[in-house]
Amino acid sequence: MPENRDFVKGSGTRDKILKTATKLFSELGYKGASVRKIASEVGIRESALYNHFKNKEEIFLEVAKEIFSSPFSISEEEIRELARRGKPFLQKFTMQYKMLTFDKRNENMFRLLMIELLQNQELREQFMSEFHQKNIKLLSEGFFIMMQNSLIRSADPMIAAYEYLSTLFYIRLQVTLLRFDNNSTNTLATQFEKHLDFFWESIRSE
Amino acid sequence: MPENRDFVKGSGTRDKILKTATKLFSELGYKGASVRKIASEVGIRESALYNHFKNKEEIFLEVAKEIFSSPFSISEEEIRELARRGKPFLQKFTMQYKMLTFDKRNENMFRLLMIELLQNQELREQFMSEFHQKNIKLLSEGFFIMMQNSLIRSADPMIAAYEYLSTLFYIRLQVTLLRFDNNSTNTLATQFEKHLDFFWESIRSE
DNA sequence: GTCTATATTTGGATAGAC
DNA sequence: GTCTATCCAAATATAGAC
Repeated sequence: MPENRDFVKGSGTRDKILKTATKLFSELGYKGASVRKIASEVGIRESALYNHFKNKEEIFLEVAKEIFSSPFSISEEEIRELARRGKPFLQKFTMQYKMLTFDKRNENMFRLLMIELLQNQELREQFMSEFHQKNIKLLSEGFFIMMQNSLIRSADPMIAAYEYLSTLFYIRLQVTLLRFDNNSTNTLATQFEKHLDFFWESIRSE
Repeated sequence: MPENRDFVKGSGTRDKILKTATKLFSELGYKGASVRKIASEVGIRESALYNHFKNKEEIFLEVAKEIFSSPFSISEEEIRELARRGKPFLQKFTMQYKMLTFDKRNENMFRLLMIELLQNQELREQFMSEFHQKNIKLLSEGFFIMMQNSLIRSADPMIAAYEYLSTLFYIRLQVTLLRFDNNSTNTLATQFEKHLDFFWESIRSE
């Protein structure tokens, strides 16, 4: 069996530290998640923790790496194929986004992102490039193809992408906030589908 | 002259503390903005600060109060009047939102909101009710009237409101992030107008 | 209302025994 | 690799003089 780089499934102390740190950082933020709390929850002393990481910052950076490592599994090929059919492209994108939103692991990462977004410049830059621009690019390509095939009305593909993405993000944020307080997300459960339908109705050709 | 409840313009030490605390909380977060830093920047000792506030939490809550106290200045009357004319309603709403986004004081408050959103349950609840639901209600009313007057296509007014608001929020977030790093917001400067136009084109009757 | 001085806690990090 | 013991800095908060 090849070595497992995904620390979630790891069993060593180092992996345990990263797993615990992820949880605590995403609940308490960088400052709130003290080395003491992390070590305690892992079940070791702070000094033992320093055998695995140089300092707290190194733990955080290792954890933060994971935030943007869950890209969509859509190939260029698939984009073109789906976009030529119109709505199925948006459907695929939306459902993948919904899955990420409700996935426990990604939920923690998104929390961490939101908590540290205004405290960490590198995170902001990565948010802009990995979260925003990457998705805008992907969506734009899809919309562009749809326009070429006259499936949707003529418009700036980038604007359409921006409009579509922004609502997905807002839903995700709301879901994250509600789940943080263990509130029901019933009213938001179908919001992704409503968004998809409303938007498609807004942009499809007559 | 009547007493001034708005601590921004106040001149007493208490007001100075609140003003400084607002700035530091919105830049460093709750934990990062220590009582020491606040007192130091105000120009007094920590102990002197405790003559004005019971503790740090009390300062924060006083500051946080302001976050949601900048509602739109649109009366019920005006909503109906503008909505009957269609696009002007959205125009008015959008421009007010844009003004808040670029207003220095509100920018700080929005930063603070984003920083502490996942650290403070009360803030989350207020965000949902004061930020989200209030705007959804206002926009829904407008869309409902437009539909009654056949200015826009038939749809769920709440969904339309959700779609419209979410993009405004996303633009605001991006602007806030860019300005935090002193990056140019040139590309986003016209995003509000683009959103308005795209959306109106999406929903207006043929 | 502000100061100095101080109590107390928490947090990051290291030394050295096992 | 983990432990105990310890150091040091920073943070919240209070007491009492002026």
